[in-house]
Amino acid sequence: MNNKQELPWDNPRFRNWVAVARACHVLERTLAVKLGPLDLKPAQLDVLMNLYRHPGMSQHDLARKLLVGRSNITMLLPQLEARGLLRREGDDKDKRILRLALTEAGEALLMQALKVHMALIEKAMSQSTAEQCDMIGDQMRKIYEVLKEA
Amino acid sequence: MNNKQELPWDNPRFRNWVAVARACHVLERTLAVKLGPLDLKPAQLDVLMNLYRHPGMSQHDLARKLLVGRSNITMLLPQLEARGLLRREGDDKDKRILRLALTEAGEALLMQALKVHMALIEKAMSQSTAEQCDMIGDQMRKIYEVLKEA
DNA sequence: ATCCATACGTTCAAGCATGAACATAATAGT
DNA sequence: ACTATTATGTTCATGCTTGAACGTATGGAT
Repeated sequence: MNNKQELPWDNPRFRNWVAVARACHVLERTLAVKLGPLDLKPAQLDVLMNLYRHPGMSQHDLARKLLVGRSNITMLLPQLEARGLLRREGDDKDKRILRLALTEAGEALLMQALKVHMALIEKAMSQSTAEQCDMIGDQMRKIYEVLKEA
Repeated sequence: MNNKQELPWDNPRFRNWVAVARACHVLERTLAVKLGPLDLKPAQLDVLMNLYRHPGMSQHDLARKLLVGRSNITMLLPQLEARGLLRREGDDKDKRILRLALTEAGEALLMQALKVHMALIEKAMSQSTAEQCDMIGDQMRKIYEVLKEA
């Protein structure tokens, strides 16, 4: 059974990545629960966050930012628009494009949701030093770059 | 606008966690694509991996390991069982429990899938030193512990 | 022995995400 | 000007995940 040494569980990179995936998974689930009172899903919060930072972006841009299909955005936005959280306005120059922006209500709800999100992340990451935290962020950004075009 | 300083994007922990989530997301999506030829989804691979390491575990145990609902397991297993990848046998002592184990075919397919998974993780983590990688794993395990019971 | 509480697995309806196929608008090549 | 290609957004069928409600089995209390 010498191929046991080849098994992923003996490989530090594998074991450590599994830990990353598990941590992500629980944080996402926990966030979903804590956002319940605001009637917001994590995916919807991601939308609001991106529109806050990049007002006027198109649905296509938003989909790429969120690493999600365009059709997903199409399914997601009408709910938020109906709740008066965002606006969709056609571009003057290019009639294919819908430009997105938060409303006042959307911004207000976002601020509430961010408190929840922020508190959760603080709780999770409070055990790491600032240096460790930054190093983790740096490595993860590298991973993203490596896999993005793969 | 002095509340700008309170915004999460100025907080290193927040920004770095976003990077973690994004890296997780792309790796998961990439894995799904690369597993396509084997006709396996990431969730199914997780099942096979856990059964390999913990043969004889119950569906309830499996659900807890995978951080998913019990009903999810119920929906997931029949497909794999029909493909002859695993067995479900009732426990002798406790007739409520179904004990799970991989078949030969299941183990063989798992080994193929692990090659794919392992290659992807190697590619992603190859830019980190062993020390960085271990540190990341340690921090993530802490996060999991903190959030598990929350 | 009987009843009550708990645990394991299943069923079902609902909500999300996906990818292919489509419709429309813009752009480039001729 | 005309056609072909590309880009943006939508529709639709499919599959995955969830949570609540259910049925059955176990164990403990009286």
